[in-house]
Amino acid sequence: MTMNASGGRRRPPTIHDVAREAGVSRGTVSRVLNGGHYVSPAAQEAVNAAIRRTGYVVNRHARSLITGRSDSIGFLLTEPQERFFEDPNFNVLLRGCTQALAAHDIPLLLMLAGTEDERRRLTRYITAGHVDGVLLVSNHSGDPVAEQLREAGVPLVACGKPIGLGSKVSYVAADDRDGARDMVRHLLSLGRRRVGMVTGPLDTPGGVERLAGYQEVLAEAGLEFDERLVVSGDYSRASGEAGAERLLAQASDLDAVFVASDLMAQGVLAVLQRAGRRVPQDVAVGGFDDSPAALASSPELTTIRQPWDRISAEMVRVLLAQIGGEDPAAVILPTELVKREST
Amino acid sequence: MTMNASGGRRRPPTIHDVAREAGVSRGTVSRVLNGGHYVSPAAQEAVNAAIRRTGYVVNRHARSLITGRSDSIGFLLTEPQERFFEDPNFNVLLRGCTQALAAHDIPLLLMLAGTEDERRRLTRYITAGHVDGVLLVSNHSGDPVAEQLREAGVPLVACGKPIGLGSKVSYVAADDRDGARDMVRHLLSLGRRRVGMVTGPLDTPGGVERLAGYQEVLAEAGLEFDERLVVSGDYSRASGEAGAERLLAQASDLDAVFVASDLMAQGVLAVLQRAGRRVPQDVAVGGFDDSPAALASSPELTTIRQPWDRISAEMVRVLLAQIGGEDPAAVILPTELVKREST
DNA sequence: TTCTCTACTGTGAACGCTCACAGAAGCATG
DNA sequence: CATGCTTCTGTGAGCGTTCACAGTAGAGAA
Repeated sequence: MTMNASGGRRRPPTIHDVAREAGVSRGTVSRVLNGGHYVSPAAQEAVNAAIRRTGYVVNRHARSLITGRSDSIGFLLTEPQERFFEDPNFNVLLRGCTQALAAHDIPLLLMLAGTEDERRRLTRYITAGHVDGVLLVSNHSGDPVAEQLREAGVPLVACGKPIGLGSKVSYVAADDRDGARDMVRHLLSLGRRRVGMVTGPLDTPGGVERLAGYQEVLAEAGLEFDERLVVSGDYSRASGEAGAERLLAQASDLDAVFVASDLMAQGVLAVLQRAGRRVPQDVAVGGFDDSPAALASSPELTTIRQPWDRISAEMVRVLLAQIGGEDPAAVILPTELVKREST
Repeated sequence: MTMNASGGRRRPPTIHDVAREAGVSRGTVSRVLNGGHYVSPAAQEAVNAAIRRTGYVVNRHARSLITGRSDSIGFLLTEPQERFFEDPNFNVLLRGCTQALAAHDIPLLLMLAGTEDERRRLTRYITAGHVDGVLLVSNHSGDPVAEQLREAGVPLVACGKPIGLGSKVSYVAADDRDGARDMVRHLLSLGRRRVGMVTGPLDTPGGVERLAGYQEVLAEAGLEFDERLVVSGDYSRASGEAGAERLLAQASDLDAVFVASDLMAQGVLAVLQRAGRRVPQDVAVGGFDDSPAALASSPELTTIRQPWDRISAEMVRVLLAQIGGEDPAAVILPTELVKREST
């Protein structure tokens, strides 16, 4: 039983204590702390030793007060939270961002803006300068929070291309169009010629891009665009089922379907099998996301994997660069075709 | 195009600006900000109006510098992260804590201590006083981080009963023992008399408590404890399969199994079905956790639901109370039996 | 010698807030 | 009329840093 085990928190050592211990001035200690320029090797060493001996840790509040930086970053989710927290990709993203920031000794503040109240509160918090920048997860077209932050000049990096925010906002996204191209090329390479598509919502960039990739490859291959082969969904399983039913009605001769999400693809599989079509023999099915749904389906889904681990790392890199004064940037990362049983 | 859309962040108004605007002194503004005691209604109103007009938001760094509080809380995960981020219960917990803290205007810092380096870094960060308290997710017996934090007198609330940390650490946990009792009573109420169990790891409180509940109910019912009916696992699906095989070999006459996790229960179901036992007709199976695995199994698992939403709320409540000077507390919350197809 | 330049070090001020204290005003009590 | 009490208000100090500036010491050039 030591004395301080009884709950009392001792006042931690300050830069003053370190200076005294090392026999130098506050200024010198501060310089060592901030990169060690214009400090003699001897002083450098003395200060480092004193820091080790005293267990000194910089008081970030005092530092922030004068620098105006907070040395912390907000991770802001403005979408309904349930959907995202259940999404394993979101979890990879959150974890990746936290770790990438940790490497720079920057804490991540988790900000959930579900209700209007919380949105207001967090907007004020952020624009008051309590974080240096924001990692934004939002698919709202014209998200008011994002818009306000942009206006206030808060460094911002979105996950996925934001709609209607002009070019002032950085973003990191997977190459939806190229992923779609890969998948459709794959389906064509299997000899399929009547390739249908269930798109995502066409007011999201992902939805638009995936459709564009599909159309491009068909055009490349000299196949005429048949609008009966294309129906739209909203990424949900139910909309996949509805889409598949419409496709079967409009174009019953189809021999492949590219579905813009794995969840919808599950619905498509169910409808096709109910209709007596064998997958992949009669109809090949390709999904998008490489979500757990892809592995849980039977047959297991061929799908497009988005590089979520790299996305988080890039988001952090771009945000820190922007805080450092660089211009907003857009980063598009390549996707990967994962072949499984459904094609 | 407004001027400040071009990226320049204006210096935010300070307490000084508010005081001037309201025609009072800094002290009065500060008093209004901190509860409004000893402030005349007139001054109160003038200050609030000035705050609204100027868009003032308190500078937390300046406040923290003098109060010694940081008004922020760390959410610390010292376990391997993959396992937890994939666990939907963990997500509910993280979300719940964030929201409960948001209601008090307290930001949550996400801290992932996967490697030894990160553990050291975060320990220093926390003990330096950069957070007022820590919400801890850790099942390590004798977690060194938790031990150090406790020694340093950092307010700490663990999720689940921590092992080997003495009574100085608060915790919030589901009533594992009572949950187990409910499940075993339920199995007995179905007329089953040869009830087996696959336990969790017996170096965790959860593992021990669930086994204890099982034994208690059997004793109550006047059934003799048969050690051949009990095997241990580690919560993984694979260990559930292994456990079921051992059970079938040791006690092939069993007519029910209580499995200490849903994931293990999935393994048990698979083995039972492979061995030609019908569930629930021949053998009833009960799980624990109410994870998605419970719904994904066929038949769907009867299981014990832990109140994760309440756990997060209680963790925050207890932590804030402790920061406010109250003694460490242990909170045990009731579980719920969810009946499905497997019993 | 004197001046300039570079490498380094110490010092006071300031960041924006809270806290302790002093004091004023109003009212009741001796 | 003094005294005490309560309610309210303003002021100065200080929290632990960084930053700008002034200053020192030594080397090299004029």
